Amino acid sequence: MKQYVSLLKRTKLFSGVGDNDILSMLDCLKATVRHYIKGEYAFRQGEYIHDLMILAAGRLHIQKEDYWGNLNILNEIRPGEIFGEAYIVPNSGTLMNDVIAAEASTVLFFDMERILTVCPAACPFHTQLIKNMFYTISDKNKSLVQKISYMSQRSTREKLLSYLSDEAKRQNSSSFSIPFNRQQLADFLSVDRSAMSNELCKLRDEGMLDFHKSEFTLHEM
Amino acid sequence: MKQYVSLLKRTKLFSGVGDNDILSMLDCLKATVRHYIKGEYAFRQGEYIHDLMILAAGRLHIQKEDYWGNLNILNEIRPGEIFGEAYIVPNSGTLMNDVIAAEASTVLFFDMERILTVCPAACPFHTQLIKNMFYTISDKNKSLVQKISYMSQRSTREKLLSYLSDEAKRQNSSSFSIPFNRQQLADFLSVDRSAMSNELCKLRDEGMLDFHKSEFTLHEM
DNA sequence: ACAAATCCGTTGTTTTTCCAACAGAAAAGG
DNA sequence: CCTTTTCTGTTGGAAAAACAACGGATTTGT
Repeated sequence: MKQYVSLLKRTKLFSGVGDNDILSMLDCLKATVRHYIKGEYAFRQGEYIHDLMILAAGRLHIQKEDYWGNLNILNEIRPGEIFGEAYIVPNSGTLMNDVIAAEASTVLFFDMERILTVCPAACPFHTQLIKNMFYTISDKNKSLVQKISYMSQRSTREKLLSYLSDEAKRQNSSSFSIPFNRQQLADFLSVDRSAMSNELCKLRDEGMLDFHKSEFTLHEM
Repeated sequence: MKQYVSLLKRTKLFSGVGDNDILSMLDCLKATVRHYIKGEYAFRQGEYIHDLMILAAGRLHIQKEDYWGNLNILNEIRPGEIFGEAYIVPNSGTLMNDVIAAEASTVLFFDMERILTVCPAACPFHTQLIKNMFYTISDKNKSLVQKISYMSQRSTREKLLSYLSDEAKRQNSSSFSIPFNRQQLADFLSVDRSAMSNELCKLRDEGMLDFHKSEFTLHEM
């Protein structure tokens, strides 16, 4: 577990907690580790979830395939983000989506019950952990709302622009790289890939932006 | 405050907490109340949020108007649900959306800091509250993901069917009423109202469903 | 290094949505 | 009760997206 401490101390969930405290908390929370290779399913629709997971490294996609085989990437999990938190609620049923490793990934599992039940004697940082967890979930919540705001744009062009400009703002630079290939970006925005590709090239020809694979640069107009 | 106890005890946030304990907790959390008339803005984009809010009665819409004046209902808040939780994170900036009362509403405000900081001596039910709060947020998270799954459907027809069938499942009946008028439903699903109205009538003519104002009945095919 | 698979841009056709406009029905307000 | 406003369905034309198909470039795997 020791090897993950340096990773974890940079996550929102453990921010403000010292190295030694993280280590003892991992023990207190009965943390376990699993590795996934690229393309491997971490969870499938219909499974029961018992733990809170945090992505230590790699990239996960929360996705859903509907009756007609259309694939939709509902959300992307980046290192330091948690997932599974919605299924900890008692009687919340089974997982509604698939979780797949977009690249080789390392996932830490925590006993949820132990996070929420305070043990002041054993863990002086437990209160901090609870706050952090709350912050982390709130951030996730916010990112879901953001995704909704991209998707609520009516045209593919507007969806692209709202996503790309947000991403530029998030990465604090007009040049940035996105964690999607074209098909994944299309799935994320719920549009057709070829139409989106077309629109991207139009935007480039109009001088709004430039791109090279997954590297984008937005231009002032 | 006493008058809200019977309401609150039925909410997820206070479930499992006795009447007297709720009352003392409201005091501990420095709860305050505000009423909004139909159409009134509870918050506007750009404001700072300091409290966690819970909707005691009525109905709120989280909505966003873009540069071009398109209105999008990002989410609907029903009684017992919380909101504002994403803006409690330190340095999370200002509210990105408007919050408007879709009908006369009553909102309770709680001091967020006091919720997350455990006071075992004063409030024996504080641990329970933290759990409940976590559950509540998780539920909200889930409903956001659900909304994303509606919006990710490619056609207006599929958006309608996925939303309506989920709503039927949620209300546990093939006959149910939805909390939207046509324009609001169109905004919620991010489609054009007239096209959606058209599609609804087609679905009715094909025998898939019936409706009367906001009352819908889905038919087996 | 080579074969296979994937990724990406491009194009033309079909389908769907958007938009504007209107009229009847229903609701709200005085 | 009457007027005004909102709500809903309906339409036709304009615009956009979806879809299918293809070739070249790149990547992957062996």
